[in-house]
Amino acid sequence: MTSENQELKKAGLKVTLPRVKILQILETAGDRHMSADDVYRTLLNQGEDVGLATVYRVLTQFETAGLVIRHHFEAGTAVFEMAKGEHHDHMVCLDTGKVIEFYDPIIEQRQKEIAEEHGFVIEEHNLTLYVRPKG
Amino acid sequence: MTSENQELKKAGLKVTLPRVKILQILETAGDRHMSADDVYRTLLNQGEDVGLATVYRVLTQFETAGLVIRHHFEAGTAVFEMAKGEHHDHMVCLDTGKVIEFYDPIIEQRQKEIAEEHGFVIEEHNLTLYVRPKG
DNA sequence: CTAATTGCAAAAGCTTTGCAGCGCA
DNA sequence: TGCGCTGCAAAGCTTTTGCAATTAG
Repeated sequence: MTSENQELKKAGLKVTLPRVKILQILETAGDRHMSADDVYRTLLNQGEDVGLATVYRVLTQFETAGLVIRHHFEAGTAVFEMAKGEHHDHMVCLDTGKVIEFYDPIIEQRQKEIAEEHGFVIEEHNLTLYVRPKG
Repeated sequence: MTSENQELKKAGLKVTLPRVKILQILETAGDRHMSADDVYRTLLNQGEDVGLATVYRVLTQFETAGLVIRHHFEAGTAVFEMAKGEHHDHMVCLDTGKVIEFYDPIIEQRQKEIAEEHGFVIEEHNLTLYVRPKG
């Protein structure tokens, strides 16, 4: 039994070809964040006959199950990445489109403090730096 | 000459009724962030006969001119706010939808440092906390 | 066997665009 | 008067949904 199958079962999802393939694609993508359409095209390139609607449905199911995280970096299209254990933020290079992940305890701590100062608790947050190469 | 007219002229835009009205609506909105549709409905309520397409065009022009800022808090719809002088981040209450603005020098500083550690300069950034009332 | 899943096509938002007419400078 | 601006309608994009056929357990 592959690890993909275990992940799907644990999420309460039937082990179907589209789900296994999409999970593999996302795991292979590494730090690259893929849109639903990116995943769809990759499937087509692999010769798999999966509908775009299924890709959307599966990605949403994965998100609900906590397997993947959905981001809205730029308007219009959402991108997905595998949910690794720890939280992290993103730096997106405006020149190359490259995405760098980072985690800063100081920022995390300040966020929590600021929310509490206003009488709130953070449910989640989004920090994205849009950057260009220095010099 | 009203201040709206001056702002528009300075932005190189002709002073037209839709533009003046939309600018007034945004200025009146205060901390409330409005979608294009919110602005459109407000215009209709005021008895103004302005098309939704015009609202979108004008808001985009205002954004280009630096008069307003466009946010994508939740997927789907963009919201707009007047560009006040200083930068600030947002806290969005998941229960009420209320938006609170804040600014934290420590976080700003760390962001800059982190970008530089990776050889980048921040062009802009987006920090949004999604929160719920404490307790 | 039976409920979950899928593909296709159609629908549903939000936003943009083409075009003829209107209006500011 | 001339070019910019507007309204309307249509098109564009991403994402969702209805439905009959298919498939996993």
